[in-house]
Amino acid sequence: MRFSKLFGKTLRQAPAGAESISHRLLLRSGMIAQIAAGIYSYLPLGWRVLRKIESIIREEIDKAGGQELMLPVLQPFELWQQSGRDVSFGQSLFTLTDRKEHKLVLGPTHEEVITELAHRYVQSYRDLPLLLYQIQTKFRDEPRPRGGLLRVREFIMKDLYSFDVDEAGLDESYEKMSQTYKNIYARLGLPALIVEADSGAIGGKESHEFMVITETGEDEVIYCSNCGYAANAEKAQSAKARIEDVIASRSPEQSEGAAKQFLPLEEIATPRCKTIEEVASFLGVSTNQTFKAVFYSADGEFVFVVIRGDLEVNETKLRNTLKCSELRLATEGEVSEAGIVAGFASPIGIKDVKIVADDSITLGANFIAGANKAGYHFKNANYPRDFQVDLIGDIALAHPGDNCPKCGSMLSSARGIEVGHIFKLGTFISEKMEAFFLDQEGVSKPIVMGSDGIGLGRLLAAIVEQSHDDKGIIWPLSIAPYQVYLCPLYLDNTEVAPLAENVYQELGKTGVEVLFDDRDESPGIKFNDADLLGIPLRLTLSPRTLKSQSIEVKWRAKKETQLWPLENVAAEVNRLLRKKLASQGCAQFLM
RNA sequence: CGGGGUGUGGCGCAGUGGCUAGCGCGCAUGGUUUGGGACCAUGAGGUCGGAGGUUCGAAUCCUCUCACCCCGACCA
Repeated sequence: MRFSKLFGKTLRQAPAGAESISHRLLLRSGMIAQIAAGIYSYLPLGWRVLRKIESIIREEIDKAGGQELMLPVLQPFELWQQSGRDVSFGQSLFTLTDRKEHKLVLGPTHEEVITELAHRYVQSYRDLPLLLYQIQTKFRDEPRPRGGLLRVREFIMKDLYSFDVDEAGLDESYEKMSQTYKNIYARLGLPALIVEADSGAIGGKESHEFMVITETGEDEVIYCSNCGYAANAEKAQSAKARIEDVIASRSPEQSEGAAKQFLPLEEIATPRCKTIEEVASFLGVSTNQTFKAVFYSADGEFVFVVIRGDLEVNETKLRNTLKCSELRLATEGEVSEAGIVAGFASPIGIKDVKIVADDSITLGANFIAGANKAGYHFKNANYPRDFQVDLIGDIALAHPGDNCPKCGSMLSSARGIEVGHIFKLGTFISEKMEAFFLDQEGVSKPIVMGSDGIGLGRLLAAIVEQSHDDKGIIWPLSIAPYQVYLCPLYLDNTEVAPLAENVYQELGKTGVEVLFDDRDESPGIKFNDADLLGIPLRLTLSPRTLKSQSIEVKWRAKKETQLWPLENVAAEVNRLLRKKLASQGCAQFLM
């Protein structure tokens, strides 16, 4: 490709509003252009990168036995009503109405459509297992698009659906996809960390996300560098320390029976102490000796949440525990309407309110709790002696510094970009969509499904976030828009121009992808553009190199340059690139 | 949806009631240059996001509205 003919311009300054590194660099290098919030065009360079990413994904999935197909973007709204996800997806669904006043959905994902297909074509256990996938545009009306390609409303995604006869089959498909994803990231030169993820309210027993650790990531990953435990903060657990009650510790001989340690409930005045910190410091205890009360509205129902004072509520876990879809903090009005004295509340004596507790309330004894009366708290509150709860489980947020749930070491946290998600769906959707098969005994069973996704644009952005310097992008060879940046200087020189042209032609013949900077620009502009575009290998030809009948060779990622003989340079470069690609497990050339 | 911010040539910005709306980059033409974003000359390009209002006069003041960005909420 001749640079002079290339559509798209490099920009010296990034458009205002582009803040993340990938957004700035992709705009400046002319790879993408924004048309509206969260909606982008791919220009020729960016599109070449995307297509290379796509073909790597396709190759790896095909290798794992996936069959590619193409599902429609336009989907009948009824299909979504059937699965019930018209509600759970809610506002994020793009909907439209056709001329017959028929409601349609712009597909944000394709479980419904694919399961409808499975319903039609899968009748027997002999038809299973199946791995079906597509690479196609998805639409989600995100509340807030951000970060350039990192979070958008229209995006290209590889979505794969697995169909198995049972959980064991699902586990196998899941493991296969997990390995396939690892292969894909390896070929993309992207260090992706696999972490445990929340599987949402619609069931599904297991889910993992692949994260690229970087500052601009939207997700928080909690991990243990000792044993390798890693999870999305939404899902992460931590070992909650048992708090030995002060009094109990004075009488170790009683410690065998927890109930024996329970001291009588006692009301104490705590004037003006509304927060946990105020109460704890007023009474001279640490926050982990207290109960904290937090109030939510879950699908419209008022919920009283109790958790130990040193911990915080993880709303994702709470949502899953409650099996609700809409969850928000209750308003002051709703709290007082429920007859609760904010700041002095506890479940003790509270009636007709749904109470959810974190299991931390059992890890200790004789806590401080609200007396449900302004200005007073209880001493020696104990569960279940003093109150009952409707639900109890782990609903606490894990923090860096907490202990690892697996090995007890200290947990750390980092920010990450989610570049892939594998998900054991189970039978939730197949039951709703009536995708059943007959097993060997002739018994009708729902197909056990999995669903795995990779957002290609986000992947591209994550690679830039992860591989750049202050000059620009540094593309891995496997996905660079071009492999070689041929950079002749002084094109008006009678020797340089024809030799450069010749090298360009020869490289092309060997199948090397070349961006030929045939523009009459100064060296500074050419070098800076080469760096900005991030083409892996730069070949510079100038009167200076011609003095020794040579050409300068430089890797984008490295500082040093070397001079190669001009003779046979095309064959040598071709050999070098193929060797490098092969060492990365990728011998694919995009012609 | 809550909080904050920005809309002025392709991009970045200046311009707080008064002449024909400026500057840098980019673009076009000609010339001199050029190993890390050169220089000179000439030139093209703008209903100042939109609507309404105040005023002799509005990019500038007022009202409404739209778009975009950031933080939060949200994100099977």
